[in-house]
Amino acid sequence: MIVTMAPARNLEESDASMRARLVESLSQSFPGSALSKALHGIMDDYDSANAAVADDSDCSDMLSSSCFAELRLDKVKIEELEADAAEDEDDELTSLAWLQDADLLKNIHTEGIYDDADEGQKENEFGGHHGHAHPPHVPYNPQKHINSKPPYSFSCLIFMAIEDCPTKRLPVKDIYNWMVAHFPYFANAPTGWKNSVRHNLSLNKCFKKVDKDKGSSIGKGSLWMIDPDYRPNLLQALRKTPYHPYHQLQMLSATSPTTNFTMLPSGARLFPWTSQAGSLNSPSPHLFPFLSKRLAQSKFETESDIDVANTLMSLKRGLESRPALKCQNGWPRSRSPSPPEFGSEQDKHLLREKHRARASIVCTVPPSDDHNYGVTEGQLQDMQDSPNSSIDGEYDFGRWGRSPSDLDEDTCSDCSGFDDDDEDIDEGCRDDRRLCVKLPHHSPVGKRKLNRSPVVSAKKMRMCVKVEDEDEKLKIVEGADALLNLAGITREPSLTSIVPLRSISPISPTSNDKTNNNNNEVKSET
DNA sequence: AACGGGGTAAACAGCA
DNA sequence: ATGCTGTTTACCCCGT
Repeated sequence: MIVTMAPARNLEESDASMRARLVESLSQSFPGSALSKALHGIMDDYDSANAAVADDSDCSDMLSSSCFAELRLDKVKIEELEADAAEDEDDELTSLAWLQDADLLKNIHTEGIYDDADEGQKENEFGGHHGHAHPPHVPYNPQKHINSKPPYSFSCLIFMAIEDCPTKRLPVKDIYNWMVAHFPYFANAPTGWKNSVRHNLSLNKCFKKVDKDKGSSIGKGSLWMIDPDYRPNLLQALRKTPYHPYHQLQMLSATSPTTNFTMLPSGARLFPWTSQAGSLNSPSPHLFPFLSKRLAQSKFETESDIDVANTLMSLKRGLESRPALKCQNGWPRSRSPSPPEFGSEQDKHLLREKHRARASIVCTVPPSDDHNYGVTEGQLQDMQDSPNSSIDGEYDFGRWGRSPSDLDEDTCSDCSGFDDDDEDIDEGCRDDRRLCVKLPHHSPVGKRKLNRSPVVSAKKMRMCVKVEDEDEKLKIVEGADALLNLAGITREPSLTSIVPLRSISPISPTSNDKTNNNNNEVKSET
């Protein structure tokens, strides 16, 4: 039975039991992990007579060892945000209605999480046949449900693989290996999944091929990395996935008595954050061992927060005072010698800010409201001098583990030191970096003939959006507002939008893949 | 019903 | 020659 609308008292009870179930579920999925300990700590805190101000420092400490800290909010900022939002939310704190609205409870059942004892039965019932999708109401354990297709899209899987690599760039083969190591399902899956991975890498703009120098020899193929400007979208997509711990934690925190969310003037809600939730933005160290370690060393991602806030501030100023940008239809993406000029440096900066703001907007809506992690053309950018939105700076460029068990342990002096501009990797080192997982090779057998006209790679071109209509600017300002609120930045009156804001709409993928881009390009060529 | 996202299969070129 | 990688197209399924 799904938790549904109920009187307030019953809601409270359901709320508590649901939290308990989620904690239990997560603990089972990641036994002994810092995440598990922290969750129980939180539950203890919660049960201890609703302390006036929950001191979550212990939880923070434990959870700070998990990744995605960059999405965490500084506790101080959260408190400010709470204060700001308090006026709007009083009546809604005790209600789960917004969760219903956001559809976040759709996978929570009062029947509880089944345990290992009946897991086999359930497995047969729901995922017994290889390749079946994982049943929606069963917590997914990649090591247990080896016959169930992981409930993550290929994009998310690739993202996780690359993010889990210290160098944040992987050859496709290592992506295969990571997937096999972390999701044993793929070890015995039909080999088409590799094709899907490659297909995704090529088609999805979120992934960027690192051109290798002629001098470098990393074997066949190129390294793949996450396009920093699309990273928020991938994070959003990852958070959306039903069984990512972060997803469950969001639900957990959302039902906490300290839950609060910011009401936008439009009535749209920002995703709720609590002081607990702030520290709970933590996915599994199991999936991100390297990130877990690295981020445990940094208390907060304040720099990136401030950076985003600053740029959004300037964005708001700019968009509220400037006429629409005019720009050309497109320019070659990164590593091109120079993009065509479309205006002053200020215009370029503005466009970047606009893009970043829109990329960030997706983080402010409930995951279930956003079904696109692709981006609009408005999220285009020039890659040349775009500030790095990822946490590269946090990283040692050490060696990725040679096996799943030592992914985060040793570093390789041969590999260390190559960065965004240095793609050279010693051949021997490269070979050594690879996991020893051999999979059957899939050979194409079909004889389909394609009558293809020569086309220039879509990845070579990016379309520049025209910021011509007021709606577009409005959306951007809304997004800036939303993120500023989320970051706990108080708006100055002078910056307050004059016009009534409408609800934030998730990014719409007008041109969501490279194929579409390619089509645009072909059209523009003709 | 239309549309878009995601997955899969396949063809093919290029490279090691 | 072979296998791997990368790109592209086509099709299907599913949810909205």
